[in-house]
Amino acid sequence: MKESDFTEIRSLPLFRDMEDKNFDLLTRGAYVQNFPPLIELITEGEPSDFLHVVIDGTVEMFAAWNGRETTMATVRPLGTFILAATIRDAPYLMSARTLEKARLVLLPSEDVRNIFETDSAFARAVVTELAQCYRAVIKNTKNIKLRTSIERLANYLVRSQTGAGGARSFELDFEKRRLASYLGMTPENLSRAIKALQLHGVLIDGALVTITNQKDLLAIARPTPLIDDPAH
Amino acid sequence: MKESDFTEIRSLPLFRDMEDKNFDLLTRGAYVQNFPPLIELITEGEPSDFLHVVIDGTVEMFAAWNGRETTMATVRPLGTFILAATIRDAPYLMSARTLEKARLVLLPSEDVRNIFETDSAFARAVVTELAQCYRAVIKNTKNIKLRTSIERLANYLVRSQTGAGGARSFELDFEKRRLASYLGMTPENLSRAIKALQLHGVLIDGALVTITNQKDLLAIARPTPLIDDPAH
DNA sequence: GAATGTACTTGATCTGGATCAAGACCCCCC
DNA sequence: GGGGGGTCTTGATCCAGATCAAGTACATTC
Repeated sequence: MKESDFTEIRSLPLFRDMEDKNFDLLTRGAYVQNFPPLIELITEGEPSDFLHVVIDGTVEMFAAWNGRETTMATVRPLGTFILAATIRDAPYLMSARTLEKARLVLLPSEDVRNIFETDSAFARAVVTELAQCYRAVIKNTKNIKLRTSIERLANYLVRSQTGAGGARSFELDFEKRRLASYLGMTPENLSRAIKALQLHGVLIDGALVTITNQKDLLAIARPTPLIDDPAH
Repeated sequence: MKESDFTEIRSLPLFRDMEDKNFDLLTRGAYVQNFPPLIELITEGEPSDFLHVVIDGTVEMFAAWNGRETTMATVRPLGTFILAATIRDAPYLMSARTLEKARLVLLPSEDVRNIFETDSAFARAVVTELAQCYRAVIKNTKNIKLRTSIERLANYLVRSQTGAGGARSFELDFEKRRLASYLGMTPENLSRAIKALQLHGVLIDGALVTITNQKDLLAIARPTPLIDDPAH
């Protein structure tokens, strides 16, 4: 592992507070790998051999059933997956594929579990992370069950804008068809929803989003921290 | 707290392994309360003052936005809510109401957090529980995004049958309108879905479910442990 | 610069599920 | 036994979103 990767990972909340010797132990068994785009990294149902850390690039988490497929989440640097499966020593519930060239660190699940048992600072960090993930999925469920597709898109844009520092213009950070799947709609309907939002203060040209009327957008989005604030 | 409540709670995986003195500490500050039906116990957005344990009765977890409401989960004895909010000291993401007369134990969140910091056996139990909850919500998301309402009902019935020990006949354990909300559909459409399943090996009369043709039901449900097995 | 491929958009149509409106059933109470 | 208040069911209609079928835009390659 490169020294810079090493320090980057160490700075993550999940690994920040663990003992040095345990971090050494963890990284000693680790693999760093570069992947081309559209490689399936893990497949749902498989045993969870590694905790994955994304150092560079974008990874899509997705799930399939009976010939249908849906995007569950997108992981960017420095994010991890899949912690819950690793801790429980249970099969993955989602598959993961690279969307662009990506660089990952793979930490053997067994090492993670062993250190989790002995390093209480790490155990606490795991809890914090899991609680956060859990709450994120709950928010996602509320988003899907309580909102129409246009409302979901409107709120996604509000959140993106916040993430982009509140700028009036910003870029969509992934393909529209994946965004559509993530928002639980078809690409066709995403196109239509985008058009519909022109009447509500949003102009989207290619990947460029411009908020022309913040108030109108908020009026239709009605964001709430109980669904839309990731830190909440 | 009654002695029997005390031992029941102690036997929960979450509290089973913690130190005696910490369990005493936790229960010393606890309240035991009986509630009538349809009382709102907690409201989403409020700070998480207590970790709740259901000793008796049924509690519905639900969420609302913009005038709409949906059932998120049902908690029965001996189940707990809401652990993640308690641990993160964050606001509740869901509301809870009693469906029948219910008996709850309320453990002050601050005590839970304090003991969590010092009792590593408890911390590990919290992680296991959280990981399990997290995976349950992921399964739920897959269920909603990947299945039609009839498929969701069919799988719910398969799971219920398993829960009822595999009997050919069993009772639905809650009201149809709540089941409908939980499954993400309206009561009217649940009725129609029930009728539609008559062609696929299921007869439902009132709350009594009879599986007339297991094979037909499974053919339409196509259950997978990656969505339908709670222990997986 | 033409050809090809891919994402995206647009329009037409279809369908799952929601909504609206009654009616059936059921339980509890007087 | 006869209300009265629920839940549940049924039918008619409506609507959001999916699907199907072309098209456009734009990039890549030869």
